[in-house]
Amino acid sequence: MQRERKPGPSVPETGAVPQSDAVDEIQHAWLRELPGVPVESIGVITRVWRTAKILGDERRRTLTRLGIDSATLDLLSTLRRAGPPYAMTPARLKDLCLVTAGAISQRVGRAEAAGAVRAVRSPGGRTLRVELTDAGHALIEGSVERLLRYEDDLIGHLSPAERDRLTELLRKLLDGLLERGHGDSPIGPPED
Amino acid sequence: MQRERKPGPSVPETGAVPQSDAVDEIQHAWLRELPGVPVESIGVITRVWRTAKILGDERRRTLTRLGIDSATLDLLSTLRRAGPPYAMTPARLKDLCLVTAGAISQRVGRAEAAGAVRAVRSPGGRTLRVELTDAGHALIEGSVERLLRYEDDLIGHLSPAERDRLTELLRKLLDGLLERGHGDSPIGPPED
DNA sequence: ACCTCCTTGTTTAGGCCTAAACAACGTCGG
DNA sequence: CCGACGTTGTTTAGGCCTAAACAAGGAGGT
Repeated sequence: MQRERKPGPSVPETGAVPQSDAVDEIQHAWLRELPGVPVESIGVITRVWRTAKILGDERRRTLTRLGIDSATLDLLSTLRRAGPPYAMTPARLKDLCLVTAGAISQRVGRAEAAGAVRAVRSPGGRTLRVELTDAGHALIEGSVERLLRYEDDLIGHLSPAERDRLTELLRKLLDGLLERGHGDSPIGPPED
Repeated sequence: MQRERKPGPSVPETGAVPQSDAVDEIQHAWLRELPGVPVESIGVITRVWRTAKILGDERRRTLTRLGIDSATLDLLSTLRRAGPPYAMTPARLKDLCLVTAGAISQRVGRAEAAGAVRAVRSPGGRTLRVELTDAGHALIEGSVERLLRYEDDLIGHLSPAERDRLTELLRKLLDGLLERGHGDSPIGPPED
């Protein structure tokens, strides 16, 4: 019983051996070319990667239409969802955004030039404080809402149960990677 | 030895319980700040992203030690696992590597300068043919083997059953994204 | 106070990528 | 035979990022 890729949802049973996709081919190719090396991780890692790439490309195009870029969205989102007073230091932003301090400096510089944030010296002139401006508020709220609705639709082909299961597995994978990799900065220090 | 945590405020009980992680917090934050917008996708998409980022950072550092970069690894891997004669056109490489034609031109240029590949004109001077050199062979084989062993270890905290389940869910997610997004180039043209 | 060490932020150099403009070559239909 | 087209590759401009060198400002021990 062979089937083609047809428009209608074919019968969803029979362990419908998911005909090998591009990633399976990569895995089989290495198994054939380099016998002996463990290729199992490819099934997970390469798929995570490609999925992230596609979602990223998709997001980039969507954001371009909305007049904002991925990096700025990340910065403004972090400030916005923190709730009032919608401000924090570059150091904290670095921990939450998962990028280097240099990247934060650049992001803030661009966002400031765009009028979305304002960088001010705290009393005494010590630590820096990056805060969302009214324009930044308007920009991020509209973008996030549209983006979330769009992305919710993007993964709409997964059933609620599948999404939950996937969420749990990814949570476990991520948690393990954080503990292992740099068991030093899992999230961030004080977390005040 | 280095400090584990700053002396003073005790750790905010990071139980081994799969309770709320950083991504859950982002999801809850948006739910609180922007009631009404669908936040479910965050559980999957943001986790895929962060997982990809960590795996990417990890891979980048590993490869730096091995003397090769991610982009070159991808290029040489694609040529190597294709099996003899370890050569193909830039157009085919573009489809398999999932990057733009411009990126392929640059990758080939760098790899050629490094002596890992050779770009030759097919008989008649028609299409271009990128082929792995002996040096390229040696480089990619050593790198792939070590990388795969390392990454297999990286996701070692997932049980075989969990990895399989995760693989299947990601396969489905990816498949749906490919059909939807650019229903144009799921894999590649002819596929001869 | 004084000196050392650490944390903050900025800056700079180098890398890789996408998008878009181009240059060349076949392919086809008239 | 010839012009419109689609492909193939390259080049260029612009963006964002990491790593690393720096510049300052505290926090503590002596």
